[in-house]
Amino acid sequence: MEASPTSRKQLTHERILDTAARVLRESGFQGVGVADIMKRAGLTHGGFYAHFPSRDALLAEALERAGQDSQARLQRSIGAGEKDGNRFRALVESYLSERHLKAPEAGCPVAALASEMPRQSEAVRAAGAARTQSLIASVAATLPPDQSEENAGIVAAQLVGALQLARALGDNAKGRRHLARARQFLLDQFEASPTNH
Amino acid sequence: MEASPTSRKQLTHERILDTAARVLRESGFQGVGVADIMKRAGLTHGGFYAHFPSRDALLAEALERAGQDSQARLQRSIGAGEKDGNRFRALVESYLSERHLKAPEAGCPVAALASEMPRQSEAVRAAGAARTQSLIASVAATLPPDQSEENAGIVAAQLVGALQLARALGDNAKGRRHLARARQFLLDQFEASPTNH
DNA sequence: TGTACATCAGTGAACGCGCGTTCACTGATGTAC
DNA sequence: TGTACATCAGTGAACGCGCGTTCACTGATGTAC
Repeated sequence: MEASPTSRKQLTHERILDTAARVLRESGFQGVGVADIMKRAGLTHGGFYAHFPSRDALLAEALERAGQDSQARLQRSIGAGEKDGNRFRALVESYLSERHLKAPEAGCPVAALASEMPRQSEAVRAAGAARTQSLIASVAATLPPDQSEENAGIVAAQLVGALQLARALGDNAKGRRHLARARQFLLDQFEASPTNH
Repeated sequence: MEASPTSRKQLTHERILDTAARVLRESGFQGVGVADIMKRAGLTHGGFYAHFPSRDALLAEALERAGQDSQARLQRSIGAGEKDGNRFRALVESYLSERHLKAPEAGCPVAALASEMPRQSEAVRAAGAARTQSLIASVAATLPPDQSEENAGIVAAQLVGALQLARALGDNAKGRRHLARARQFLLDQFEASPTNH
């Protein structure tokens, strides 16, 4: 019988996946190398194929994992905004934070990888499309009640576009100013009138 | 004396560059291979280094070329909107067109490559930042007169984000619907009241 | 106008290297009795 | 509780391949006289 529902092999599998999910967002799809990931996970490259049928399968799984990871972080930030009754503000300020700007490896994979997605394999593109829809759904669930859910896609596009342009402008005053303006715009445009209590 | 101000070598150089500028947008940075580009330009790979000091130098030049090319296309669309006095509408409808959705190789390199830019060499990132600023400047020059130029970065982020999400959602009804909503939002939000005459 | 030579754009073989993938093997963990 | 065997996770060498880069060479174009 196996030692536990999470066997040693499963633990290793998770470790590889977490490693790949970080490297993926930091270095992009082609930055994920089988040997490198295994080494970072404390293993040798030969064992890889006992865990994944191919590098491409790893990419698809790692993208999914990165999405779950970043969504959980985002939900924690939104939850923290609960007490002053402004979940939407918390979403915007978290997604367009300087922290997110500077740490793509722990952030949203859509922002980190969107322009590369159309060039990936079918399996990876499917995971990317699913993650993109999840992001839009998260936004929809956080929009102020007076906003149509139709606007969720617009807001998601603004979040992703603003972060990417800030990163493309460089990690400097220009990027940060761009980010601050986008924050301000989204709050002005979509936030319910503040209910300070 | 050389045959003309644009010598044979210069013509070849341009041909390589145009080829690379297309492939770059279609296949991404790592999709640009020296041998492949030279072959597509009707040459053999050995001659490459008589034109560029390195592959990386080609990437930087090709990115710049792609930007010029797509900006010229965009300006033509904006110019075409001149006659009914709505340059901004022409910009939005061109950038968020289904044509642009489906043909990244002839489109805006910021939309095609933004998430990869932070991972490129210094020279390529500089070209990317410059192109991003040019895009924002183009938007600023096209905003309706009642709009603050401060909004140019916001609109640019929306354009880039909306196109990328549409592409990430797949070349299907979802992507097209997303695109149509983003068009509508930008026109509703930023367009001057129409001056139909 | 014609011939001899120099320049120059492009050719194609070769290099070193990194990568995804395969596979025979090892050592540790678990099972049977 | 102890021993013999089976299973299984991980090892590390090897493979084939594609890529960026170098370089000696070729054939065409242009120059000198």
